[in-house]
Amino acid sequence: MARAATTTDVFNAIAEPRRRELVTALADGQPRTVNELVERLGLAQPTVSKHLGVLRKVGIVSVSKDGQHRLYRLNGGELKAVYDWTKTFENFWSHQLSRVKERAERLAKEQSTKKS
Amino acid sequence: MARAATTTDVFNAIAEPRRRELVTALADGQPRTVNELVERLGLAQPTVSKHLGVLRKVGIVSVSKDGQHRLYRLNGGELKAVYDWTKTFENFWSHQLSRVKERAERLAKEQSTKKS
DNA sequence: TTGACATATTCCGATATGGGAATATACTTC
DNA sequence: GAAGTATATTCCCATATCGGAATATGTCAA
Repeated sequence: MARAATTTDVFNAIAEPRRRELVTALADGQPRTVNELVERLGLAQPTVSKHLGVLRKVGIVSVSKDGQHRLYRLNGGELKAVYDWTKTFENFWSHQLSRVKERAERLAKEQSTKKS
Repeated sequence: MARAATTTDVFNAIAEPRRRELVTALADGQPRTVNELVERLGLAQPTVSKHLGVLRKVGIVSVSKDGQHRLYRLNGGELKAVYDWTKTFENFWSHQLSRVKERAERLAKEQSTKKS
């Protein structure tokens, strides 16, 4: 088995930095044209189209036709899965470092209590 | 150019589901042995060692020797980067859907105001 | 030392990537 | 319909992957 397809997952899709830039460029909720994104990121048009294709397949962006343009719009809700997963580890950074150790020690004590 | 190395980035490192499972298995802050993780995830030992290697290179986990065992411990703070990035898009899901449209429309109005 | 256990590393093969170049498709305007 | 613009698709290549199998390394215990 090789590496999972970039279109498998939101996690895989946003692993690529240019794709993250694209998402960021759409962060204000306003739809953008492929060419606008090309200029914004300074990449070749086919490159942008391909990256948008990945984001589209995963559902992070959606397209609508507007004459000879395509309007790409961010579907930010798809990123919630990643947010939720990382939020699980919030205690590792939010309540000072000591808090992490504290928690680990408390859990360790609970463990040994159960055992005895 | 091919796909970026999994060890390039936290984003790349956590794109792989087994790696996310490993991180989750260490979420309580307690260090674990490779074998404990092998049993926990039901994967082959070399597979686990390799995945842990990736997580280690990126800094998500750290190791310490304990006799013939290695204790892997989560370095959850490394996930903050991902958390922070996704948090940027919070408005897409936290304040009802309507809020997103509202925001987009408001920004659009500001734009057209500037233009006129 | 020998053997058992814990972990890491190497080699392999099938697979998907991302960029560049070229080309196809589609719409618009003349 | 022809030319021009916007976007998507295809082909190619160098590269890195993940898992499996085999093996290496390191540590403990007798």
